[in-house]
Amino acid sequence: MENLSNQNTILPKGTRVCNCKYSKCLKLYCECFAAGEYCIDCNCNNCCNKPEEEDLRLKKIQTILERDPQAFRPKIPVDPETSKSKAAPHFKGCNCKRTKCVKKYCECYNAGIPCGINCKCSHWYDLLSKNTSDNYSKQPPYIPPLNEYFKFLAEPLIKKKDSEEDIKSDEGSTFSEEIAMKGQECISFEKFEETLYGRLVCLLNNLS
DNA sequence: GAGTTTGAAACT
DNA sequence: CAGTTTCAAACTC
Repeated sequence: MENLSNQNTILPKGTRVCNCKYSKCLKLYCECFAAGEYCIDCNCNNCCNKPEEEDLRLKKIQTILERDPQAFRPKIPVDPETSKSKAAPHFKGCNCKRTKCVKKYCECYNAGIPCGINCKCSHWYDLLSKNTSDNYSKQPPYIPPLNEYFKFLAEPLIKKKDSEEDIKSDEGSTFSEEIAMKGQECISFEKFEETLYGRLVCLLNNLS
């Protein structure tokens, strides 16, 4: 997977090019600053991420480290032998809401690694995230079953899975059973079945 | 190339 | 610590 422009891929020093306009390249929004490098030949405005501004730069670094001592740690574990991102979980994980972790907005996808235990997209994970290690072997293209899409539509009506235990205990159960189990805590299965989404989900579940 | 969308980072 | 704002990159048209 090509990842030539993200901060987690090990790039030779000076080969990053940022385009920061308002951050003076002194916030983690700036790829160069986040990587602990000076801006060199970047397209940034009012850049303070350069040796001439070292005092200010160090102050900012200190402020950021006070807030989060791990702020400058690479987000993806690096293999010391290859100097490339390892296929290990993102340290913080992503928090994608809309892109199903298959666009470069997703830090995991962008780094070429599957979403993992640290990701907060995990409440969608079993239904929505297509950035799974399993799917790496299936791609391209991964086309979700239509039924999965309606599971997504039904999701707001059903209490979300709260823990890994819930997810484990659901393995092997049918989606109708899942709805029934979770419905006890939120809305009854009968009530859910009455909704438009519910009818569609049940219909499709029977067909698939 | 301009405008929009997205999610991390920063802020309140 | 949850909600909101800012920001730069990714994406679309």
